[in-house]
Order: sequence, then structure tokens, then C-alpha cells
Amino acid sequence: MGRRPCCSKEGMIKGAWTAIEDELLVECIKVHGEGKWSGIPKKAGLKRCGKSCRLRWLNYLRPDIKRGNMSPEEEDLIIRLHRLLGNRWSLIAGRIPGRTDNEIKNYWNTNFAKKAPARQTSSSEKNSIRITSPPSDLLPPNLQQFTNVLATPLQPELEFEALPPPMDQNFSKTTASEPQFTDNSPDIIMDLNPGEISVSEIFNDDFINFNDFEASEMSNIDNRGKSEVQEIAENWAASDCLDQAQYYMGSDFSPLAFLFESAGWVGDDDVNVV
DNA sequence: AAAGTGAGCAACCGCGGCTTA
DNA sequence: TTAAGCCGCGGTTGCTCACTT
Repeated sequence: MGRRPCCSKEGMIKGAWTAIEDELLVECIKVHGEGKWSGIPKKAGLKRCGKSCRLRWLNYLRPDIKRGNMSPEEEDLIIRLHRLLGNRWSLIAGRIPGRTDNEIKNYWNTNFAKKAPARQTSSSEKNSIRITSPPSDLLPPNLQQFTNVLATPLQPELEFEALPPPMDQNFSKTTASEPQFTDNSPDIIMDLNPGEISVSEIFNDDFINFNDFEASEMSNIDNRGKSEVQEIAENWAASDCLDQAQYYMGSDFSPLAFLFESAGWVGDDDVNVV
């Protein structure tokens, strides 16, 4: 059975969008909101297919789109995230505010693709690290910044799903059994070639310029009082994350340690993905 | 000044995953 | 359970414009 096209092609306009079409689409989305793209053309009075409307909105008309050249910081981030994620343009875009996957893809293809061989991401070669995060508003503010880099800021409900962490001397878990987190949110699946990325490569300031997330601030997090940790745990507990709360309250709460543990990253050596 | 060439980027296409009936 | 429909993604195409000859 063949796949039905997303919409009838008959009478549909293709090619560059006009200013009037843009205006109609923006007005329509203002009234009806994003989503239900297949119905948007009719509502907007556009002779475009829904898919085309979605693309136009996401890549060009959205109010939070950042225009202009990539900053050196953005370029650096793209390179590093591409090294980590491969051609997962939407994931990369999710970590660079105001930039679209299409823009980043074009930028990469223009500036780097010829210089760098394509990354192998075939399923036979890749191992998976699943990272989900707690709701970001349940984390300490500075930690939110941290997770916003690796967990997508566009999906605040993401959870860090703790894989059975291969423990070693660097992060000790003192109590509680491994939490079985409910998987009720979209996952980030990061597929890494074994040994390709090291913890230090990801987390040290050579990987990402944290700017205002400097060592001193990390130290501040570590020095937070028990009450604040308690509050975080209570928040988790209040949002059906009881397992996490018990787990982390029962351990030496080290904000970074739990991230490492969650990802199965246990030390500063190369990742051993299981 | 005109033709050729290449870079940049907006838009399209086809596929896969998820949801719904 | 399964087919149909929708959504989103990555790859590709083709148009535009700047630069070169």
C-alpha cells in the first residue's frame, strides 16, 4: 500500500513564499496556534500544503528566530554538538536558542561538511546512551543552565532516566536501590560510538563555554544547604518522582554526579557504554 | 558588460515514528 | 490489531546573488 501524499498537490502553490502568504500564515497561527498543520492552509486561506506551512513557520516566521551570522560561540557549539550527536540537526538546534535545524544543517553543510567526513551513525555501529532529565524547574537554577546545554531546553518535561550506572570510585552511591523512573516523556537518545566522547570532553569548559556557569558556581551548588536539597527532593516527590527523591536524598547529593550516573558516565575516562 | 561559476539558503521530498479510529 | 493520517526529521534540490573571467 502506497503512502498517501500529505495533501492534494492539485492547485497547490510551490516555491518561494510571498509576503502576503507570510502574513496570512502568521495571522492564522496567532488565532489558532501552532499544530494541526493539515488544517492550517484552509484556515489561513493559503494554497499551500500543511507541511509547507509548518516549514515556513518553523524556519522563518517564528518570532524567536535569530537572524544573522553565527557567532563564534554558536559555531563552536555546533561543532561540538555535531561531534557528539552527529547529523541530529533538530537535537543540535534545540540547544542553540533561536536557530533552526534547517539553518544549522545548511550552515554545517556550507562550512564544515566538505572538511569533515560524514559521521557514521548506522545502528550497527552505535550504542545508545539514554538521557532524560527531571523537570528543569525542579532543579537548582545553576543546574538548569547546565542541563539546558545537554538536555533540550525546548522540552522542559524531559527526565533524566538513570540507566544502571556502572559505578566506580568517582561517584559512590550510598543508599537506596536503583530508581525505576517512569518514562512518560520524550527521550533524548544520544548515540555515541564507543570511546568517542569522554566525560571531560563533554563537561569541561573545553567542550562547552558555560559562561556564567563557572567553577565557582559549581562550587556554590555543591555548598548548598541541606534545606535546598530537601526542597528539590520534595519537589520531585510532589511530582511523582518519589524514586528520584529517595534516591538522591539518600546519596551524597552531588548535582553533577547524578548527571554522570544518569548517563552511565562514571569518571573522566572514555565512556564505557553498556 | 555579459556569461559562467559557485556559495548560500529557502523550500521540497520521502521516509519513519507516533497517534487515532 | 491494524490501517490511515499526521508530524517531524534528514537529505536533496533549485533559485538567487555575488564574484570571477
